[in-house]
Amino acid sequence: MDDLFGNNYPLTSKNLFADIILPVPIPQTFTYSVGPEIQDEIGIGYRVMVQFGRKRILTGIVAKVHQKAPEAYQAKAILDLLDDFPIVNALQIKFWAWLASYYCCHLGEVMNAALPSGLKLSTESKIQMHPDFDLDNPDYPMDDREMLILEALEKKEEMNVDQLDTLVPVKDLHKLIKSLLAKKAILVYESVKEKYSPKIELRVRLAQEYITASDKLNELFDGIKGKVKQENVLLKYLQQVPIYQKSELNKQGLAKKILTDAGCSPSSIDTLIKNKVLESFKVKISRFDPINIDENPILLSDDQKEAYDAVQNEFNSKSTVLLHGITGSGKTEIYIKLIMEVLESGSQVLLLLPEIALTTHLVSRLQKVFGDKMGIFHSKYSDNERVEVWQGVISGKYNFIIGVRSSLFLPFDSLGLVIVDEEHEPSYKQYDPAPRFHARDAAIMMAYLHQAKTVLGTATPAFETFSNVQNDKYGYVKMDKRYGNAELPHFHLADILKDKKKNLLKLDFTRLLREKIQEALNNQEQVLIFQNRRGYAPYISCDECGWIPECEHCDVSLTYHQFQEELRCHYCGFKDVVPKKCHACGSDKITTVGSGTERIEENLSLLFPEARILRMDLDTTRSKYGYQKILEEFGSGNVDILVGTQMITKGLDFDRVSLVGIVDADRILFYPDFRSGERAFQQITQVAGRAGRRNKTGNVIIQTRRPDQLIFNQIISGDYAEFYRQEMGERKQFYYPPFVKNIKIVVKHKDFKTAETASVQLKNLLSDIEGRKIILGPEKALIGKIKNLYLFEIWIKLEKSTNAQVRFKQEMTRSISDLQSDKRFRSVRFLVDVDPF
DNA sequence: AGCACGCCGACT
DNA sequence: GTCGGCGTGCTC
Repeated sequence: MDDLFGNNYPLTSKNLFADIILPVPIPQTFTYSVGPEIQDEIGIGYRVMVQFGRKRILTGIVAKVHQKAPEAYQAKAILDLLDDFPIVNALQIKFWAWLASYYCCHLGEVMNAALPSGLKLSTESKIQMHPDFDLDNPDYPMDDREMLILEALEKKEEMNVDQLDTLVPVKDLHKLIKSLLAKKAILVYESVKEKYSPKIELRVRLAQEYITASDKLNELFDGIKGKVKQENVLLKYLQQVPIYQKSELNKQGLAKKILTDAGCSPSSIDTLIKNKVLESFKVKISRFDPINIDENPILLSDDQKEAYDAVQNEFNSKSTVLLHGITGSGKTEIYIKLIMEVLESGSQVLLLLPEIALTTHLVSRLQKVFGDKMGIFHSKYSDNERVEVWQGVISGKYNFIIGVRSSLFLPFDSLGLVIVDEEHEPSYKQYDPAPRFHARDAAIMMAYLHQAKTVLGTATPAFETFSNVQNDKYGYVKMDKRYGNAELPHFHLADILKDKKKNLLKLDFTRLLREKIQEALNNQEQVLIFQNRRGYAPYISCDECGWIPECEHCDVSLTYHQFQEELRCHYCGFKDVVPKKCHACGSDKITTVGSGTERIEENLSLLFPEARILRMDLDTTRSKYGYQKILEEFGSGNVDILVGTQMITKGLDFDRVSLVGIVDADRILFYPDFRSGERAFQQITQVAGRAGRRNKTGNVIIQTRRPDQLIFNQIISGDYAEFYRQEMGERKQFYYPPFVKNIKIVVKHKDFKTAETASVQLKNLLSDIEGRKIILGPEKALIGKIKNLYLFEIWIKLEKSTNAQVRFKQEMTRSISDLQSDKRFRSVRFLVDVDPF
C-alpha cells in the first residue's frame, strides 16, 4: 500500500493500529496503522499527521492504540508522529467523547474547540522546480505565463502558493500549476508548518575567558580606557550581573534590551560582541510577566469562616456544592482558602469566570495571592499566549488556572477542585459553533472524571442548579450577610406611565430617577445606568406611513447608530446609510423610535450637562483592552455616570457607586422566553448589587410601566426562595426545564420552502421515536431569517432519565443523517442545541 | 468540511 | 471543440 510520498511500509512483527480524531465533521474516529519506527513512542494524546482522502494531509490526535485490524478496509499508515510527549491526556479524550455525545456533535468539532489553534498544525502546499527539469531545454512547449512561473521558481528553492501569487500575479494560477505538474516541470508537496513560536530574547554575556581568569577582566578595562561608551556597557553589565560575587550568574547573561534601556549605545554593544568581549545568545522566554506574591494572609470573617467550614462539611457527602452568597458577601476569600488547600495537597484547580469578570480586580487580587503558579486564560489571548498556558499546565508551571469557559479544555491531569463563579451566567453556554456546551455542566462532568469537587458560586442561582440542591444532588451553603455588614441597597419603583401622564417623563427618565441622579452628583457619588440595548435607537420609522428600514439579509429592523451615522443589523453586521426620505411614501419625516445606550448617554448629557458620562457596550469595548480601559477610567473617579448594557452588571466593584438606575425593566421582563422571569431576577439583582458598599447604603431605581408585577416584590425583598417556588410552579405546569430536558433543533436553508419541508419531515421522524416526549414546532424562529438563511425551530421536551435521553439522542442523530442523505435536503443545515438558552 | 469525479452551457 | 459550473459521493 503506497501513501502520498510513495512509502511502502513492510508488515511489522506487531500489527499496531491507532484510532485518530480528525478535525472533520464526520462522527467516527479513523483507524490508521502505526509504522514500526514509531510503535514504541505512540500513545493516546499524541499528534500525528495522516493522509485523509486522496490528497489532504491532516493533523489528528490519537484516541486509542490497539491491535485490531479493521476488516472493511485497508488502514493507511500514519505519516508522522509530531510530539515527544502526549499533548492531550486520556482524561481529556474521555471528556471530549462525553461532550460529543451529550451535546450531539462530532469529536472533530470538540477537538477543534479544545486545541488552541497554535497547536493545530496545518499543511501548506509547497512548489519547487522539478530536479530533472531543464529550463533551457524543456520536454514540452511552455507558454509565456508558464515561463514566468518557472523563472520565478528558478531563483528560489521552494515557494508556497501565496508567495508565488504575489511574485507572479497571473490569473488561474492553480490551473497553471496543474499543467506544469503534468509536464513534470515542477514538484508540489505538502509541508507541515508549526504555528507556535516561542518568544525569543536576545541576551549578552561576558566571553568565558574573562570569567575563568579574573585578571583578564582588569586587562580588558585597561585596554578600553578612553572608550567611554564601551566602558559604560561593561560597567552597566557588571552592575546588573555581579559576577565577582557569583560567577555562575554570567551564564544567564542579561537582556540586550536592559542595557540599551539603561542608556548603553547599541553600536558599542555590537563592537564588544565583535571583539569577542561579549557574546550574544538567544533564550526562549515566557510571554507573561513575572508576578510578585503579596504576602497578606487571608483572614476570614466569622461569617466567611462558617461558610468555608460548611462547604468542607458538604464535601463529605456531596461532590458539588452551591455557594449561594449575596453580592458583597465575600465569596472570593472562601474561594482563595479552598484553592490554597487543594494546591497544598498537590492537585490542580480551575476557576471559571464569565468573560467580563476576568478583566477586573478579582484577577489581580488572586494574582497577588498565587503569583506565577496561577495561569490566566482569556478569550482575547493570542494563539501563542494560549499555547504557553497549555504547555504551562502540562509542565506543571501552572497548577491553578483562572479562565473563561474554553479553559475547561486545558490539559489538566489531576484536578482537585473546579469553581464556577457566577454559575447562573447565560454566557457560559456556547451557542456557535459546536460543541454547544454549557461550561458549568461540562465543568461538573470534568470534575467527576477527575474525582474532584465542584463549587458553584452565585448570588442568584440558575433554576437548574437550585433544583439540584432541592433534589439533594448538590450541597448548599448560603451567605446572606454583606461583608462588613454593609447594608443592602434601597429599591424604588418608578412608574413610567404615571410620570408620562403628568408630563414628568423627560428623555426616558422619570422624575424620581432624575432627582436621585442629581443627588448623587451633588454628593460626588457615581451612578450606573443600565439599558440592555446598544445603539442609538432600536429602529427608525416614517411618521407618515410607518415604514421601518429592515436588514436585507435578516428578518429584523435595523438599529440606528448615531455616532457612526448609520443603520446596522445586530445579527449579521449589515450596514446601511440613514435614509433621508421614506422608501415607501417619500416623506422626509423620519424619526428615531426607542432608546439604546447611545441615546441614553446623549439624553443624560442633556439632562445633566455638568456630568462626565461614559458608555460601556459592545461598540465601545471591541478592542483587546476595551473593557479594562473603561473600567479603569470609571474606577479613577473621573467619570460620574456609566451607561451600559449587561456588561455593567458584573465585575464592577467600586465603592463610590451609590445609585443604580434601570431605564426599562419591562424590556427584560417581557422578553418572549420561559426564562425571562429568572433572567430579570438575576439581572436586576446583579446590577443592584453594584450599588452602595461598605459604609453607605445605595439606591436602586427600577423604571417600569407595570410596577404591580409580583416579581418586583421578590427582587426587592431579595426573596430568592419565594421567587423560585412561584416560578417553578409555572415551569412544572408547562413542562419547562428543570422539569424536562430541552433540545432545540434549528433548521436552516436559503430557500424558505425547503427549510420548512425539511423541518416538518424531521418533526415526523422524531415523533416516531419511542419514549415519552413532547415535540413542539416546527415554527418559524423568532427571527425568521438571518444572513439570508430561513430558520425553523423544533423544540423537544424529554423526560429527565439519562437512559431515555441517550436513546433519544441516538435516534435523533440517525434521523437527521437520514434526512440529509435525501438529495433535496443536502444543503439544509440542522443545528442541534442541547439545553438551549 | 474538502476534494474528486461526472455530466451540461458559453467561450478562447 | 474545451473550460468550468456545481450535483453527489467518500474519506480509515
